Amino acid sequence: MKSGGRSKEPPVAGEITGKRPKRKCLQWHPLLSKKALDFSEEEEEDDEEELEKVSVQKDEVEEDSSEQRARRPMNAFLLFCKRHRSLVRQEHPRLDNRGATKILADWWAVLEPNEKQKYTDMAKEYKDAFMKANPGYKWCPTTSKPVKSPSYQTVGNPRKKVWSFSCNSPKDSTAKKVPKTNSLPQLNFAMADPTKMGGLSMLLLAGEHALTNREVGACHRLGGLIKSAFMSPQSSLSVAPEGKPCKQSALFQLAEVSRFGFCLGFTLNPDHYPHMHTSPLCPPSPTSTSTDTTPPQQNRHASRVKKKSKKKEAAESNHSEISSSAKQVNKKCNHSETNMDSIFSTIEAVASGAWAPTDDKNKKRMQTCLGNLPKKKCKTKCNISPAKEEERGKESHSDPAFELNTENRGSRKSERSCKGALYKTLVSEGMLTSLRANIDRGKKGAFRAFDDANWSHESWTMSNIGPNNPKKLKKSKSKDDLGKLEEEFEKKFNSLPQFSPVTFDKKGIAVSTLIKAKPNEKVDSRLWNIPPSTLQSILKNNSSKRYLNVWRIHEYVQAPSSMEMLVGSQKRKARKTKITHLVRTADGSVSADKTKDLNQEQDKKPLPQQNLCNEKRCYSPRVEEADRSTEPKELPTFFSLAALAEVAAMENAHRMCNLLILHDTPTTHAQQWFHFHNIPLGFCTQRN
DNA sequence: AAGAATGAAAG
DNA sequence: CTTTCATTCTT
Repeated sequence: MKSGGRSKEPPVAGEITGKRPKRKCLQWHPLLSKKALDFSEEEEEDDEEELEKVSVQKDEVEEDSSEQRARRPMNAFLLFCKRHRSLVRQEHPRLDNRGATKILADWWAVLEPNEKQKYTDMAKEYKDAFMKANPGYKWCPTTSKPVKSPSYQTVGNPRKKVWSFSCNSPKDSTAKKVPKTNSLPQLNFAMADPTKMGGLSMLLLAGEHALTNREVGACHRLGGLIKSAFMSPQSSLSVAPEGKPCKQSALFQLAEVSRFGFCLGFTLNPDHYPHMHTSPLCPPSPTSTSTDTTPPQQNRHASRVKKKSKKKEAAESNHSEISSSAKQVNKKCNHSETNMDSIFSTIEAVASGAWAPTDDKNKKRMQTCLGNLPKKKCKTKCNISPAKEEERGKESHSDPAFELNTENRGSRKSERSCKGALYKTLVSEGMLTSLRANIDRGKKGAFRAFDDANWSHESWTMSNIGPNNPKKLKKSKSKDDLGKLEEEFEKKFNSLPQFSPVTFDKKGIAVSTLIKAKPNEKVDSRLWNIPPSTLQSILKNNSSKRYLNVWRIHEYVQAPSSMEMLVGSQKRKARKTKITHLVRTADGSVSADKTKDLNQEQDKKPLPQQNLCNEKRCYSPRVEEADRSTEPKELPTFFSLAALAEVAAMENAHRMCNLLILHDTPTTHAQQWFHFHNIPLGFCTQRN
């Protein structure tokens, strides 16, 4: 069904539409512009030359779209996100990623310029380095490229996804000069030819050897692979046998690969190595499932041409739970990997600090977990029969037994969730920063657990080459340099300040005043009484910041009813600079440190008004729902609706009051609100 | 593949 | 002004 592909347009039309061809982009890495970062390099000269040459050419060649394009450098905010997302997720385990992003945005918004400085600086540096490495780089590739190389149009055949890990970096466009443009030095893993994979496959196979403990062993292998990639002479393996060596590129690829968990399919599925030549990540299955299952890593590297029609956004406003659940039922089970699942559970256990590999008891526990896994949706065998697969697909995903550490990590039931966990905890930066966060904050010995497992150590040092591991990377000189570069970069990134959530809570409250909008701004007072849903639709068609401000107040003041309206997209509708985020304050109080306490308090005595501004409602209605289901906070039955409404009104008034009080001069909006609700402004002064 | 955010760059 | 696309990863 997904065979439609990458674009909403029919495949045929796809090529003719003026749309920019989908491009494969690889994350640009400062490694690729060592010069720019003024790191020392000696024997890299040629590479450098090559580099410049190529980048120049790149413009002219301009190339078939199959050519990968360097990805944009991250801006300050993105760096910030990258650095803090794990923190957010840690604080709000049940929050989905979007919610996390929102929070991150809020955090970012309250940071002061000087606090952002490090990030903006690095972003700039990052960008400068990038531009140096990619002179003439265009943010938006020229749209005038009618030429569509079929090579990247793998759409028609999802099964053979092309992992075009060519000598990717833009500079590698030298590869184009090589006769075989079409058979570019790309690594097509789907059709991987061991001979072509050369050293890489050797590497992978090398990692295969024999570690008895499968889970830990797999981890070892991963680490070992990465390590050997940097240490062994083989690591200079060239992906493009004939073309330019691209040694660096190969290394880079491997780094990328390991970084994004690309290799996991191999390393964690030794059982399927035999099939590697056909489909390393997922042995072909007779069912359709194998055709469109896409490893997350693939997603990462897949080009992201996002044709987003904004029109669509209106239509999509309500994602019905029904359809989503239906989707879940229909969801095909990935050829997931047993070992992977084992890792998942291990991760879960470790993340909760409950597992220490040396502890027999915990080993047992892990085994238990593993024993349970087969029943869950998450675990699927690669070689599982189609029938079973289907059966599994229908399986309820709400098996409580599977929820390993719901409290700590949120409910991870679905396979996808597991993969998400894998991302977060295992491969991606998320894990590293998360662990780091744990260290920084002196929290539970998650890291120690990982370290004991002797896994994270390797992967950690992989991206974070610690000074304590001098021996690493000693092999080849270039590798050494690369290691240094990597180290430098990682260091830089990791040295970016990581703000504690508490910081933002305080800040948030400090600025939890409401609007920056001009005091004299006119607002149609009728808006105040418009049902949120209506207002929402109005706002959707009106990007005026004025309305947005109204919206914000609505959202804040009318918390109880705002839940349903939060369903829709809350995409930015006005310049963020014009809006001060309304930060959660459970009761509108100004106290800074109360945030945490309030939550606890809430648990103790769930008074109605305390539900009015549940922290979570600000971010995700879904979450809210989840909370309700797990811990139903039922209202006392003796509260009539009228009484509740009254309470709510007063609550709102109080909160509105706070807002007024926090301002030297009451905002027009607030005044209007009071006026509309026939509440004398004196109410505030009295109260104070 | 959409989406949640900010921001740089380009159309 | 509007679009695109960098980040993450869940749905």
